[in-house]
Amino acid sequence: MATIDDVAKLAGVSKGTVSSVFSKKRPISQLVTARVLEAAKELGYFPNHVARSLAIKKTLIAGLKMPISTDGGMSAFETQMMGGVIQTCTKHGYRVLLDTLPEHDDPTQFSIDPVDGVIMLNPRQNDPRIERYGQMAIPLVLVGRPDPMDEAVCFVDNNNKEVGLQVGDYLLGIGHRSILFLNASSDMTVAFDRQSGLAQAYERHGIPFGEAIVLNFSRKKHKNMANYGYAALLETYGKRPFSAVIADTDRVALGVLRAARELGIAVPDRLSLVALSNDATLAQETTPKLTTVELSAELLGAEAAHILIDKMNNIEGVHQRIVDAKLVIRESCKPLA
Amino acid sequence: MATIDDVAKLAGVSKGTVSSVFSKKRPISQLVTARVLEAAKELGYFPNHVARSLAIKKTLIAGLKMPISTDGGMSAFETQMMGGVIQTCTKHGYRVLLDTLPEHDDPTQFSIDPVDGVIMLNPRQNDPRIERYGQMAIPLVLVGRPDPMDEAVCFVDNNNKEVGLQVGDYLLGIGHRSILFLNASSDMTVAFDRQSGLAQAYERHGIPFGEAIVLNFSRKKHKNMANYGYAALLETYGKRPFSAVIADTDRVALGVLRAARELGIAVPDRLSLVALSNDATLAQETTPKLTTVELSAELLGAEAAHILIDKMNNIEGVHQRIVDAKLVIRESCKPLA
DNA sequence: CTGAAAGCGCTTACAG
DNA sequence: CTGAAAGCGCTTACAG
Repeated sequence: MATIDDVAKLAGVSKGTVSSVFSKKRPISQLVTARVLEAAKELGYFPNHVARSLAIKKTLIAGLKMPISTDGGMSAFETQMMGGVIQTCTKHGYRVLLDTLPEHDDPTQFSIDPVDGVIMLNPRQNDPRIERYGQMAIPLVLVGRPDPMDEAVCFVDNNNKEVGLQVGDYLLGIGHRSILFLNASSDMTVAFDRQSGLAQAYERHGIPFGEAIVLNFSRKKHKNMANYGYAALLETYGKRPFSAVIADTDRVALGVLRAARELGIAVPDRLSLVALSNDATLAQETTPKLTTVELSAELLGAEAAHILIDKMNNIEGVHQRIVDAKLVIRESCKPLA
Repeated sequence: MATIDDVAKLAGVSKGTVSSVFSKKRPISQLVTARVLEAAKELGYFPNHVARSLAIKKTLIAGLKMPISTDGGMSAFETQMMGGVIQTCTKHGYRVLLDTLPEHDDPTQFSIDPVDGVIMLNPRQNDPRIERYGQMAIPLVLVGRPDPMDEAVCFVDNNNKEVGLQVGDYLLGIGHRSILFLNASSDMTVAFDRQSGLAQAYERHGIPFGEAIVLNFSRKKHKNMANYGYAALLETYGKRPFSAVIADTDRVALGVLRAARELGIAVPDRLSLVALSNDATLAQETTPKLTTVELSAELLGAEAAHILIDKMNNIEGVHQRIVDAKLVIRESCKPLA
């Protein structure tokens, strides 16, 4: 590959001048510009991003850390939130470097990534990476709250407790008492927050939370989300009473729907169903259409990117953001007679 | 941030030695290693990826160019194929830098990305980028065949003509004559290839291809894939006769299914449906379960990554790969009485 | 408007 | 096993 030196030589100018022609950081005369551009074209020269990054100490790349399981799948939530990140970064001139867990734990292997900042999805409990980015002085924004909560770190999250409360309030309000809650994996803050919201709804309605049945997704037990919903309904139905189901995602709801059809349970006539959803278009293609909670994954990603971009440019401001999820009532719930 | 110089000074060694401790490229005594590591820890030193990349002329990053529309959505196919790329790259020590179209067309703005190679999804007709990567001497692998076909470029693709042929053969073989083909957008090579395969099936069965009705997805007309299927069925049914539908993706099939329910058309009794699918789990959650074509998007991505990794390491070998799609028969088709 | 030179933080022959 | 020095390909004050 031709370098800036080659071009400078061929055009008969200094490399500072060539640099300026491409970066436009200082004015270069038309004549010289033309000569440089021609030389560049002749040599097939393109500026080297890496060298430039080293010199200016910026890469214009944002890192995105996803907890992608080795089996490769990515949920609709992850996909959409990634879409939000990419779109916002692109709009502001940043690229996105994707990374998946787990990082090796050999401290010798760490290096400062070629990024100006990092967005990290679903931090673990006491995630050591949070502190490490601090040490490296790399701006960090979480998607999902830190656990334990730490006001000093930037993050975006849904109001998950509110989600649990709202859905519970809705179902209890139309007469249900016994609800099967197919919750997320128990080690996630979302699962904890939503369950405590649901408990609060029960309390508010003066019903013991013991009336609810809470299950958790487990990667070991369930081969995928739809399967989780399907199996959970088959295993629980008849053994314990419930008249409504809250499904963690719409894939889970799809499984519930299929199991209900096989069991001959009409939804919503004999069983109400709400999905803490992540795929608005999918929810409208089922029969009945699903009552869901709009999590706004894409917005979450976009907000995270905005905050990160501010931080990378040393712009002060609010560096935390709760995106309100809201209940979208469609056809899958009915008052309990 | 501390640099290698700081560490060298504090540990009382040369920076070459510090470098070797971290890279392990030449042996360093235990004693010195310990001293260096301690100094590094004290200073909070982490090697700088960018500087290293410049020195070794490698970034260990693969670029992934996705044609993501500005409205942000990513199809299941794209998601899965991305998953395949990421997984394979990660396994081989590469990171993935994501990029979306369109690139600006100001030649002054191009720079050599900080990548060792590029995977590009859905190249356009006569895509100028193909040549440009050639100039830059950056290894390139396409997902989707080049248009026009060019044996010199590396790519992975489904055997799309075969897909059309196989599905057509299946439907015509069980007695259908008139098929509604809800094809992809007309400017895509997949759409062209699949349609010509379907035409060949008609020919093979001695039925004029005019009996088929071919529609194309259009970003302007349809707000999403499910909507395309839904609207297409509503608009076409009754006006022109057909007893089977081939839907471009399972989202399209979902829309068809919903429209059929609304029209009171039983699937598969009165209408057969096959999806050129991209989401195997989804297809199993509908009623009836969808007969689909397994495109193996993830495998396609993984294969592209493998080829790219070979090229980046100058390994000779086959640099083209057709991934066979195969028909998975479930419950959504029935012989025409 | 342009040039000469130092610097960004690493790696790697070369020498010992 | 370790050091001194040149080099990777840019940018950027400083000087004119």
